[in-house]
Amino acid sequence: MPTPDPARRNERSRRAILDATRALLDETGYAELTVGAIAARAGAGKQTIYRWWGGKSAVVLDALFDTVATGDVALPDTGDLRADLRLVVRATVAEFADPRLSATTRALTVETLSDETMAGEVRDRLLRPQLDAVKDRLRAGGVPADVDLDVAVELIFGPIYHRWLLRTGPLTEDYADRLVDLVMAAIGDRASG
Amino acid sequence: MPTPDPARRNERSRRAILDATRALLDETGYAELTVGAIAARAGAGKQTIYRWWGGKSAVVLDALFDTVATGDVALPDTGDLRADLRLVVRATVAEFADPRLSATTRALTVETLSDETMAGEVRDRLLRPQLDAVKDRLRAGGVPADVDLDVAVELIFGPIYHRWLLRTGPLTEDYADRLVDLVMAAIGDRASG
Amino acid sequence: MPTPDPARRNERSRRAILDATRALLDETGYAELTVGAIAARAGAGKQTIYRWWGGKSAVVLDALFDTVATGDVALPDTGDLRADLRLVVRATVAEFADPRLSATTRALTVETLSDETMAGEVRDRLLRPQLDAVKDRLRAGGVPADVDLDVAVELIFGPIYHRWLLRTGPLTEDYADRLVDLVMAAIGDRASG
Amino acid sequence: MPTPDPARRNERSRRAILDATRALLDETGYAELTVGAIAARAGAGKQTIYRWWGGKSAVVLDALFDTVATGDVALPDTGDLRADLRLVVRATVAEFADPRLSATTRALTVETLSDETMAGEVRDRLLRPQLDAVKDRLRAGGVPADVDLDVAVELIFGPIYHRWLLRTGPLTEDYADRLVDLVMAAIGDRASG
DNA sequence: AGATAATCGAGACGGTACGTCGCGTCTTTTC
DNA sequence: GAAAAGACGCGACGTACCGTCTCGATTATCT
Repeated sequence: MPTPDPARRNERSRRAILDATRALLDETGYAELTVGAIAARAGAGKQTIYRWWGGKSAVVLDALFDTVATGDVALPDTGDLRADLRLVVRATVAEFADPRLSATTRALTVETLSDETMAGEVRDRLLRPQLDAVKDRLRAGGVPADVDLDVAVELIFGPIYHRWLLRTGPLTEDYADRLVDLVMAAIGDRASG
Repeated sequence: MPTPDPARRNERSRRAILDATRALLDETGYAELTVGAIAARAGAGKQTIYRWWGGKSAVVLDALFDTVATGDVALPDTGDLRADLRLVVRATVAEFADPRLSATTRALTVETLSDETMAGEVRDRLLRPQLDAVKDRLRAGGVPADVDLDVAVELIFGPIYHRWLLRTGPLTEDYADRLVDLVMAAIGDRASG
Repeated sequence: MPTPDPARRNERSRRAILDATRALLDETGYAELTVGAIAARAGAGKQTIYRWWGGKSAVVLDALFDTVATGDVALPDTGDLRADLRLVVRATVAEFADPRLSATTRALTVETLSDETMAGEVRDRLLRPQLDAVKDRLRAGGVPADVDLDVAVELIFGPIYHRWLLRTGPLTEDYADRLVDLVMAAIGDRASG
Repeated sequence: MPTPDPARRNERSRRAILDATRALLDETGYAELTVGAIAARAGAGKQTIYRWWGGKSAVVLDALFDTVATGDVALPDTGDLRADLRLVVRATVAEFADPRLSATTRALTVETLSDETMAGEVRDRLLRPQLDAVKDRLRAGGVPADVDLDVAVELIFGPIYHRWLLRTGPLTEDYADRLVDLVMAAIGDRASG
């Protein structure tokens, strides 16, 4: 029976492993992280990690979900769409600009590139909520009906990803604002809220 | 530890190593690729690889430059900016959608993510020419002066990258066209050519 | 940690565990045998094994006693000591030569070698009866008083063990007879019975 | 190519590994010995051990050969066969009686029991020389032609092994002498040398 | 007969050693 | 002196068992 029973899972271990993972990520970074070190730090056996996760990347992913999962992702609706977008775009840009967060995200993206399942997890559990939140705000903002909102949302985040990934330019607040202006124009800036 | 003398370098080995690298990349993918396997396949010694390259990623990068670094990247200028953009965006989307070509891009992106200096190489030697070509076309197309062309170019390629990376939606011709429409609106579609 | 109550012991489990042990010994050999496998095969929990036995070796020992501990070991006394010895030595040699029976002996010997207290059990409960039977026959056979019978008995079985253990020669009927002849000479073959 | 080239073997590593093995055997005993510990102590990689030996038992065996291999095994020939045998039998008995040596020999015998190849090595490289030496001395001692010398030699060592293995009695000097007396009677003690 | 308590099957757990894999260096021999 | 070949020290990997533990579900005695 190579399929363990989730009902009998030890919650204390699970927590200890995720906590240890986050701690080690902060201390040493993703590349230096090893499954053995996580287990040792968590006071767990390696087998316990391999029983419930696929390996290092899966644990890290879970640890990050765990961190992020708290918190409301809904965007504010002040009535001023441009201002609201500026807020979220500036925040996103800042997050990508932070080298600490960036390192782990980068590593996870590598996994994403080579593991289809992983890509799905990242997309659905980490990204989708945020994308949907922006999508909702756009809809509420009176964007013309002929604009494909899915494409529109990616028009916002795509360039940031691209710039971060390929380091084609600085990730500054000024950049964020310019981007918002272009996006507003794209979706018809007569929209007001 | 004396720095090796490039003049005495064996061209035959160099070629064999790069060819082997590409072949193995196709067959097994980047993650499974090992320096030992490249050496064995190339009929080379591992030391020869470490003498002339920094390691796996440097060889891969070189092998990919070697493949790609041909061809003219200038965009056509038919006078119809929207039509010209459609051409290039459709082509790009198709390239990302093709699993075969996608594999190479994937490998490159992995490199980019893992190594700062590699990122620079990829950006400057591979990406920049294409981005600049589009930028030139935009400038020639009469885009208003207040539009930051660097941001504009990324407004085109960012979403494609994003969608490809995170599989948030299909990479179809229809998608390409919608994207172009949004971008045209963003940069002020009164522009004509 | 309360000492378990033997009165409440489940006989069905005990049997199933011993049976499973013997079956697995036959199928895979002692070295490959694991407590987990015994438990699984017996439909028992591992704890049940550790509750009643000290571990793998204790279970194996018990399982083997269980198999062997039947039958009369007394030697015949036809009046012809040489003939009687031939009988028992030929039988012993045949037993060691038989790969099937040999497997069990092998397992037992492994136990004996690994654990002091096990060695005592094997010696006293399994071996001693047979050695004593031969010793009795020798005494009745009129062996001179100055011959140490314990040493004499081992003069018979020692060489067989040695040859079996180290494969220094064939275990044939002819060998058995030669051995008996030497032993008879050693203990003074004027003895008649 | 899973077959390493012995010509390229590093003698320094070989020595360090065998030395470390013997040192650890002395310090901790066979059961507590691990391949990882040997490698660490020898300043070698585990792979180097697995490359040249089959595992722990093979290394230990080799380490013991290495210790024993020095030294002449020929028996003295004083003209008095009984006296000469007493010497060698007393020495053998003393060796088996020593708990330190005994532990390792015991462990190796376990391996011998389950590994045919190993049994051959032990027999041919460790035992045979000694057995042959005794055999030669017997032949020179004028043992009657009708005595099978192979059987005779095992008549000496078999009982010792048996007693050691199964702990059926003490391994003392007195025992050694009694054994020699019986053996001398068996092979016809009119023999003089 | 119902309450009480220990045993039972099952298997997750912390741990240790395993044997393998790949890295980047070092050594030997050949060209 | 570069190159082919591959052994080497190292260290992480993912697996196998160990012996302990926790969890209901079953007995099996004792009120």
